[in-house]
Amino acid sequence: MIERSPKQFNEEKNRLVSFLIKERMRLSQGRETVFAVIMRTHGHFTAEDIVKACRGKASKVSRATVYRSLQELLEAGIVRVTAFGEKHNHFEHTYDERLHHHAQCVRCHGFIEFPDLDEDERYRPLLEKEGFKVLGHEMHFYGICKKCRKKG
Amino acid sequence: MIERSPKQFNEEKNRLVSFLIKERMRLSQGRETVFAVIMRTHGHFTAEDIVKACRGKASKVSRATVYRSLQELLEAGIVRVTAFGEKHNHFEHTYDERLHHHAQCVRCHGFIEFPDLDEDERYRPLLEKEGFKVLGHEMHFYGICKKCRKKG
DNA sequence: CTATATATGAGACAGTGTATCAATTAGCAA
DNA sequence: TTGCTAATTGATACACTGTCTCATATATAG
Repeated sequence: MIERSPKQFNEEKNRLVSFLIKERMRLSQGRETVFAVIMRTHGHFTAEDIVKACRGKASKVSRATVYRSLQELLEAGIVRVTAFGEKHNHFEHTYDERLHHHAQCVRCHGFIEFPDLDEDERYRPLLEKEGFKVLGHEMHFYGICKKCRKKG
Repeated sequence: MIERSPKQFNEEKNRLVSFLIKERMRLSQGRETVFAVIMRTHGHFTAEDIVKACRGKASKVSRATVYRSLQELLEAGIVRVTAFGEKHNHFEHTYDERLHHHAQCVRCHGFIEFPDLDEDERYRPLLEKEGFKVLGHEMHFYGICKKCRKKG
């Protein structure tokens, strides 16, 4: 299993701890385990992926806790939500990858990734004026992917 | 119940029929009923909304058919998918409203709408080069909405 | 060390979307 | 009109995801 560099690990952990302190939450065993598992996960993952990955662990973590922790990691800015639309819940790390977007197929729900063209900043002030705290965004295209088009 | 103008109704119906012919599909009773129900629906709606609305009808339509028809209407370009993330399936009409985007709260999953600032066209060629047929897009922001921020 | 607010796990639960397959129906051709 | 054939349908069972409850366990402040 590929590990993150200790530097990255610590940076993200600090981010989590700051968030927890700010929110008056505790660095509990469950949260810590989920965090560790997340940090060993690459690419896109779902909540269920993490649930499964937590099963083999010495310190097991329940489904409920995984879901709760993921929500927190999302709000802490450590993971972001991507590629909505299917059965929900796709996550990926916010760092170590260039910001990119997803174009999702409405048939197979697969998606392709494409880089950010840096055009979105115009929207933010508009949203923040509404009291909406932006955690992230993505330009989400949907359509039919190459493979599904071939299938007819 | 507010009805669409006959003009809009016919335009959309033609669009559907063209799609069906192209795909060698039939204008069956189920599809026609779902289409009619959709056309009397305004704003955002979910698949289940349509399932319910189809129950009272003279010609009932099963859940399975509603889901199948919605998928087709999506591909025909009559409805678009919006505000992903929760338990999936939010739709709205593609016409009669300005193109807009959604900023969704990661806590309550509510969303606010905001107008399109017309910046997305740069992405399309990129996607179409990949063989991805773009049906639509939305700039999807996620974050914490005003109400949830207040709740702490 | 103790008190107490926070976090946890187990399991029940509801909602959403999918798969199957026998029965029905639309469209077409004679 | 009739009959043929492929497309469509409905009923049902199903899997999956995420939420909720609440008794128990645990982290942290003092």
